[in-house]
Amino acid sequence: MANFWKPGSERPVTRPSVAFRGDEEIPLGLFEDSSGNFEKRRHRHPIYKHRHDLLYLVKTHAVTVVIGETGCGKSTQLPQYLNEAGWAEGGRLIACTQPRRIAVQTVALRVAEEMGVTVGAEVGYSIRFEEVTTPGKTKIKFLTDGVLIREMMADPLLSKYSVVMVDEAHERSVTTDILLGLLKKIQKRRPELRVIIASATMDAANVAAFFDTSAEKPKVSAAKELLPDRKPGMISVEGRSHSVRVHFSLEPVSSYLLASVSTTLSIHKLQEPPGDILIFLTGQDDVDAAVQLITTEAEKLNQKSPGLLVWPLYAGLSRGDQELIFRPAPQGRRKVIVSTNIAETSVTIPGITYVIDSGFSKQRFYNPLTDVDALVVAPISRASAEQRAGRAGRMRPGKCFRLYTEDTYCNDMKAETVPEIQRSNLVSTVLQLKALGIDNIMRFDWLAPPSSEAMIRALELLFAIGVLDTDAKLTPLGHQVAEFPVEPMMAKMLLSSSSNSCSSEAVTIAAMLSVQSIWVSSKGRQRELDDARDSFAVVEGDHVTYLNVYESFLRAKQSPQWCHQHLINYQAMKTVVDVRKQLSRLLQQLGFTLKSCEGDTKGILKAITAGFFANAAELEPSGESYKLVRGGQQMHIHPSSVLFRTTPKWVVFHSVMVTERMYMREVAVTDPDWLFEVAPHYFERRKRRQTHA
DNA sequence: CCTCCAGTA
Repeated sequence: MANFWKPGSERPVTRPSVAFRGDEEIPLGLFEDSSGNFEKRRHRHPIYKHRHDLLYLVKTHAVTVVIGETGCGKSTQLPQYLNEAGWAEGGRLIACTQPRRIAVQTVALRVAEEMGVTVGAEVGYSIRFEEVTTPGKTKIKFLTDGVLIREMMADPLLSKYSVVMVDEAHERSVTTDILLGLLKKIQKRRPELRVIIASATMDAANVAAFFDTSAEKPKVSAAKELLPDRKPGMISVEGRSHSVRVHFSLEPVSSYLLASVSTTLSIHKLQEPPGDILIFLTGQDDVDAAVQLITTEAEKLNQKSPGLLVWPLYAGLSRGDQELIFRPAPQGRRKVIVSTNIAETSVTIPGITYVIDSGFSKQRFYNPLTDVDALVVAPISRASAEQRAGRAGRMRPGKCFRLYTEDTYCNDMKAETVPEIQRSNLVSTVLQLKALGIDNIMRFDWLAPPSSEAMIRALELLFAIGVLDTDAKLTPLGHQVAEFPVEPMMAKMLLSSSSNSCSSEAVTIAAMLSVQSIWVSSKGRQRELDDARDSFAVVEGDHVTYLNVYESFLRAKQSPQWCHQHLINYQAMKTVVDVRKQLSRLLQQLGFTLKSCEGDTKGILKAITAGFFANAAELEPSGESYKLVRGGQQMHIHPSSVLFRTTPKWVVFHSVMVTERMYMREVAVTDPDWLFEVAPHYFERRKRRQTHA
């Protein structure tokens, strides 16, 4: 164990090495103390130094790329400087986007506090279900990038805004990529609009190249000296993070799970200086197993030492369990957090000094040939590895132990993670762009173009469900479908439900399926959970079972105790109530009245079929598996489905999951007659193709 | 016959 780490391979995490204006070194020692002023100084100082450069770049360039590590103040200080410099005068707003709701709220609160105003006045924010702004008064508006894209449907040129700052652009979420493409398009019509792209890594150079339109002829004529420079300005700002020494494994490890356990114990046994440990593994199973192993091994090894305090962290945990990790460890004890990728960006834990990085995460890959999403354990990129390492240096200098060799790091790992848009099903994305008036999807200026196969699959499906016509233009139904913040097939189900007089039930089902899971985390109590689910189960399948759960929840007066009793996640149910309200309102705005079928489940199944007919599967003669109508793949009903043991002849499903087999999750009973009825064209065509084959 | 990285309108 003592020689586990290759001593020669220790090296500090690299920082961006591009030269920028006014760049100066800040001695790390300046941030070592933790006196009362610590917070204020470390947030204000780094970006303040660049204030004049930043404002100059924004004034003279259409696009400014700001590279800065976490905590440099780019998200909180820069909007204030823009405001002070007059960018919000004349009734125009400064928009600042974040990829996550929690980040929007946090940053808005901080900025409002620093400016000494209440949130919702000069500084406001807008996220789903929460609009906290005052029209006419709000000058700086924080919002998720998804909300800004929604706003563009009503105001395609974002004419309210003088500046749009897109934060965390390096994460390259689908919405960030779409937003950046759209902003580039808007700037052709509105050269005065300023775009600021804030990113933590050097991939920002690619983004800058994407926005460099200096070689193109401007679309809008204006005196040359009035137009901003169309070559993006770039600036780098220091963060407040400390140096992290990185240690690579000397040999490849055979099991990252066991290696992470032994590394944790070594840190503990070798009496490394105090500081908590964060371990990155891939999934809930790994995390729970590691927590178990570390706890028992630590007890065995050292009865008299105060020992380790081990907590799991993953999205499926209840809010209460997630909060445990933020509690400081008692004096003399070391906290160990075993986490999935959630701790890489979404959750920041104070006090971490050691990071153990397995080098893997679960990543989603969409295969356009089979039209199936798979979740696979895959090596992370070097950018992810640096991000994970950086988590050790937020409070003081730290160490990162990588469970892979330096050779693997340098030669086998990709520099950047493949952008999500190139790993995704594009059905929703294509519809969104169509709704924004972008007719030629293939020629859209993508930051990273998805494969043409993936785009064709999306167009095919949108055509099949009647959202696009033969010219790939939005149909009237398509315009309605685009109004809903749910997947197109789900929106189609909602819109079909009124003709079956079950729109009230349909919005409930859509809301229930839009949350991650309504069940509490069930590790070690699988039987209990199965029983809880079975008590709501009906022969029609999972959708109607969910309906049953929701109606029971209402009958129980939305009681948290009732949820606890039935192993239902109360927070998830609160979200369901909100989503349901929003979807109902949208349906009513389109002129539909919310009607209930009063227990006639046939109407509900027909509405589900009308939305999801492209996900129809037929039981094979063996009676053991299903055959997907579209594509012909062999499928199985997932064991979590209430239909797992009943095997109806025909089913439609909401999603597929691939492990060793292809599993259909959220399955509903259907009927071949209904399939022909809701999509005669689609099934006629399939039938002909099968006879010819 | 047994599964769920992370977000979001």
